[in-house]
Formats: sequence, structure tokens, C-alpha cells
Amino acid sequence: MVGKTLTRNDVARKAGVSPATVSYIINDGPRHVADSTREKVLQAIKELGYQPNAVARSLRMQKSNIIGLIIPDNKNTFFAEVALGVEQVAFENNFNVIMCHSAYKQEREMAYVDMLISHQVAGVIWIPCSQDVRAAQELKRFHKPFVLVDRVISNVNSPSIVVDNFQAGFQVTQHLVSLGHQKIGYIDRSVDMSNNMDRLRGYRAALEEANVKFDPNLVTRGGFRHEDGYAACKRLLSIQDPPTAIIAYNDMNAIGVMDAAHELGLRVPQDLSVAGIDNLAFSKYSFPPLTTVDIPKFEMGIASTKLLIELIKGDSQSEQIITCCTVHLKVRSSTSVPSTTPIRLIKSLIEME
Amino acid sequence: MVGKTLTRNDVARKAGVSPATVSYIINDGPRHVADSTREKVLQAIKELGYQPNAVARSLRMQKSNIIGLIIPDNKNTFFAEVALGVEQVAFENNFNVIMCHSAYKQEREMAYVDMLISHQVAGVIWIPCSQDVRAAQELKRFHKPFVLVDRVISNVNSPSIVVDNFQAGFQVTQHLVSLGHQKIGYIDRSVDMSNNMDRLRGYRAALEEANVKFDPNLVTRGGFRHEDGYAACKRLLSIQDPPTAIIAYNDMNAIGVMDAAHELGLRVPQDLSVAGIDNLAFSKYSFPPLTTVDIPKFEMGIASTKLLIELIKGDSQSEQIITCCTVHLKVRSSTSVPSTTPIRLIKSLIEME
DNA sequence: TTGTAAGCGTTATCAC
DNA sequence: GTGATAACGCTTACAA
Repeated sequence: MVGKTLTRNDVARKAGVSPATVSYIINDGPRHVADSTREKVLQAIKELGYQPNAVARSLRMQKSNIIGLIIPDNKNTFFAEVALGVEQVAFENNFNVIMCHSAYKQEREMAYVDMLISHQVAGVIWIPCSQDVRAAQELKRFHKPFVLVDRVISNVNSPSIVVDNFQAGFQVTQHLVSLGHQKIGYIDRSVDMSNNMDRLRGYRAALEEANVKFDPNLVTRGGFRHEDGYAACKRLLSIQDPPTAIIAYNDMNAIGVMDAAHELGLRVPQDLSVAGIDNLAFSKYSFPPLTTVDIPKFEMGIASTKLLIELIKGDSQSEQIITCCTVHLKVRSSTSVPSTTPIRLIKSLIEME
Repeated sequence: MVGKTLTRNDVARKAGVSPATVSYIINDGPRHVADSTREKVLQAIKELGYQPNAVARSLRMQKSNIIGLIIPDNKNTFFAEVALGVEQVAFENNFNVIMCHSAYKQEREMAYVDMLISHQVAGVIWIPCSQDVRAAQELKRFHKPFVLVDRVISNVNSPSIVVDNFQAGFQVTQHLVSLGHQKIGYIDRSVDMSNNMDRLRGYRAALEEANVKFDPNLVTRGGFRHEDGYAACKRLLSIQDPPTAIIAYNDMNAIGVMDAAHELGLRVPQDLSVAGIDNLAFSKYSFPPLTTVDIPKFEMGIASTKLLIELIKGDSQSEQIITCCTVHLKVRSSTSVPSTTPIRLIKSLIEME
């Protein structure tokens, strides 16, 4: 090939058949083709090095084989792993994935939804970053099937794949309570999405079940980064009756908590128990004091894409089916309630500042 | 819209103009349109909620606004950050990114290259995972501009964005030598790509400059994961004359080294200096003993995509221009050569096993 | 079993 | 300044 694009017609001419026949061979249907003809055509395709034009196909079919994936931040291992699961299933099913990075911005989500519609995508996998319904409405208006992942949006009826965040919060709290902790600090995110709200409900339910009174002062809000955990820990340890254990939002967050604790002279877990929900850390050896609830990110990507492809193929209406992936508590060290002495000590240290 | 797709014709009819006029307004050219007409049309677009069909456009233009991105593993922060840079520049320039995950497999790269060609992509950003030239040849055959990132392929003439891996290896080695280390262990990858070969050259050059004899026994090969560092460290510490410092492939790897060292009762960095090239760890507080050379991953993504877009627009022939992003040594702790006692101790411990 | 041809929604080259 | 119309490469209903 030089200037001219190689098309199905070229293949047909070379093989001495009609373009339609070439189509039937490439698509393996819907019409049957004689073996001898098939042979000739496949030979011609090979010799010419022909690649079918997916764009022309999409135009004709009014639908491309592209799946849109909208994630808030690919740098975050959580989302990156979901993306990997999506890509895997897509690849296996001959779909391609357009990567859309919302950067936690609603207007970018919106811009991407329009772009995806413009590309006639077959469907969309979406980890939303707000409770805004407009992007979802737009997708519905154009009859694009979509699956929400990790968070659900109130007032949006659509299939969703989430993890059992309630259980995540419940299990980790229950574990700490079983070790004797009564004052358990909790780091919540500052934005209200379904996932963190569910986790907090789990935390409260576990406390209630154990007849531990819920103390709002033990709940602090922040982000999920290392520095947020660091700050949250300092905040929690400076209150009147400081916690003996802290539940962080995720590992990154938890390491921040641990670093703050170490800086204050507290040993983890002897003086302060630290637990995380969602294991982001790559090292399985480096943070023995840390107990976490594992979130199956890759599996969420897999499950959501399988579901989406079903929706695409069946073209059934998307009803709201919420599928929960199970979570697993991973206890790395069990330490019961520390003597309160070091905490008191720290408290006074902080007050002196 | 219900069953029927909303097209440019609908807009034209509604606005009482011809479809061509609508085109000129949407594309802002190549023909001028009277302001009053423009107003009418924009109004109609808004009222109908019309989205242009990118697929039809791509077919007509013989080229889509999609950029293919081939990366080995999105779970690895390194590649995920490159991807983020790519996506950002693409978004700013109205390109979309198809995410292709090669899983380090040459045949998957190949499959994706064909898929991308089929989608009439405008160009490809590619982090290759082997020295195989076939995928590159295929891209050239279809006149697809592409940019290699992080690694170059011998015998493939194409623009490449890499970091100065030689400097990375050189600087970190020089730093350790300046602390007095003479026996510096080096963990190399087991696959030969340009990046690790360049780093090793840097290591050797720094040794030579300091008149330290290169000892092949101090170089061990493995992967870049945590466990690989762990194993490599044990291997390096068990040789006749064990190193007093170890250069790991990246942070993940380095933490494995540290964990192995800790397990053997060695304190880092007092008893063993550990350095990494490429900071993957999210925590800036947690690993104070670790000195690294930072690799600007995001910036590589940015630079490569800017270059690719230039190639796409200028449609200039891709010559081999290798652009190096600079690297920065980040010293977190400086410890000179430890007494050899603990090393000896460990050595005998290992031998006893 | 195979060939012919209409049409998918654009863009661009004609006319007017 | 604007309107008609011929491609772009493919799928598939309809002929043969």
C-alpha cells in the first residue's frame, strides 16, 4: 500500500469474488461461504496484508466496538486496577477501551460522556465522582448502556458493581472491638459518596452490636492520601478522650496515620492499633502492623465489564441491580487495647505545642 | 430522540439551512458562515441536543481522533502515570486514548496494533516490552506515526521519549561511592531493554570514574517486584564479599531488599545502604532510609503525546529523535560504609541454613 | 452459493 | 454566502 487505502474491494478483486463474500468470511456470517472460496479470500487477505476498517463498520452498524471507561485518577492504584480488569474482559470480547480521566471533575465527566456518545461507544463503565445525575441522563438519552462501579448515584437507575462497603466497615470495626477497643477513631472522606457512607454505617453497626456508644468526636473527615491520614491521626489523638485504635480509609491513608503515630513516639500496634480498608500498598511485608479489609478492585473491573457486555448484547434495559463483591478481612497483627499511658503522654505533648 | 439517530440533516432541517452549512459551523471552517445563520444553527443544535458523529467523521477523513496507548501493565504505577500524562495532553487536544494493555506479551502488542490500525487511529504511544520489530513495521506499513516511550527498540527508527537512564544509574552509584561504598550490589532486570542496559552502563561508568573495580558478582538479575528485590538481596548478601550498599531497580524492589535485610537483622541504612531508581512508592515519609533517583513518568507521558500530536498534524516523517527527560537524585539519608561485622554475621547465618 | 447496490453521517467539491 | 451531491468502506437485503 502506498497512497491508496487497502479496502475490502481490493481483496474481492484479487480473490475474484464480490465484496459481500469477503464480508461474510471476515464476519463469519451471516451467510455461509464455500470452503474453496473462503480459502481463496483468506489467501488474498494475507497476501495484501489487509486490515478491515473498524470505522466504516461502526458507521454502518451505528455502534462501535468501543467501551468508554471513566475513572477519576489512573495514578491511584485502586482505579488503575479496576481499569485493568475492564481492559482484560474487553480484550477477550473484542472490545476496545477508551480511557477517560475525570480528575474528580464533574465537567470533565460530562465532556467525556459527550465524546463517547459521539464515538458511538457500545457502552460505558463509570466510576462517578459526584452525585450529579446529568452525565447519566445524557447516557440514557442516547440509549447507551452503562455500569456504575464502586459508587452508586442516588436517583440514577442503573446496574452497579460495588463492594460490600458496609461489611468492610463492619468487619474491621468488629475486629478491633473484639480486641477490646472501645474508642475507635475513624477517618472518613470529606465527600459523601455511597462507598464511604456505607463504610461508616458498617462502623456504627459494629459498635452498636457490641454495645459501644458511638462518639462523633472519633470520626474525622479528610482525604485518602498519605498526608490526610497523617493530619487526621494528629487530630484524633489530640481530642479529649483519644482513640486506642484508628480505622483509616485505605492503606495509603493508614501509613500516614502510622507515620504520625511514630512521630509522636507511639508504637504501632502496641500503643495504637491501625487498620485500613482497601489494600493499596504494594508491599505485603512492609506494614505488618496494619490490618486491612481487602477490596477486590480487579474483580470489580471484570464483573462490571462482563455485565456491560451482557447489556450491550442483550440490549436489555438497564435496571438498577446492585451487585456486591465480597470483601475479606486480612489480620496482620492482633493487639489488644494498649495501656492508655502513652496516649495520655502524646496528648500532653500535642497540647504543649 | 427515540429510535432514529439524530443527524446533521435534522439540525439543518430545523434551522432551515443545508447540512453543509451545519458542518462549517461545527468545524469552524473551512468556509465562512454569516453570523445570523450561525446563530440559528447553534440554537437548533442546542434544542435538539445534537452530538456530531465522530465515526462518520473519521470515515470521511480517513483518520480518527484516537490515539492508541500501548502499555505493559496499568497496575504498575510507573506505566499508570505515563498513561495519565498521555491522557491529559490528548484531552487538551481533543484526542481520545484507547488503552491497550500488552501484559508484557509481544503477541498482545501485535494484536493491539492491528486493532488500532483498524480503528484508523491518528497515532500510537507505545511502551514496548521487547525488541521485536514486527509491530513497529506494521505501524510503518500503514503510515501510522508512533512514539516509543521509556525504551527504544534497536533497528526501529522512530522518535522516542526516554529518561536519561544512564544518568540515573550514574548518579545513584556516584552518590553511594561518595559515601565510601566500594562494594555496591546492583539488581538488574532479567530482560534486556534499553532502559535497564543504560542504567547498568551508568553504574559501571560511575565506578570507573571513581576507580572502583567492577565486580560482576555484585550484579544480580531479577524482576522489579517486591519479591524479586527480596530474593536478590538475599542472593547478594550470600556471596563471598557481600556488598555494603545495594541499588535496586525501583522502590518496590528496594523495599523488598529492605525487608530481606531487616529479616536478616541488618538495619537500613546503618548496616546496609539501599537505593532505588524510580520512585514508585506513594509514601514520602515511610521509607526514610531509601535514596532514589526520581523518574518523571507523568512528564514522559506529556512529552510523548505532544510529540505525537506534532507528528500527526505535521504528518512529517518520523525520524529517530531520542529525547531524554532529566532525572533527579533524591537523597533521603546519607550513611557511609558500615562496619563489615553485621554483613559477615549475616553471611554466616545464611550459610548455616 | 454468490453478486449488486443502498445507505450509515460525515466532508468537500461542485455549482449557484 | 449557501445548497446539492459524490465519496469514505462497510453490512446486508435482495437478486440471480
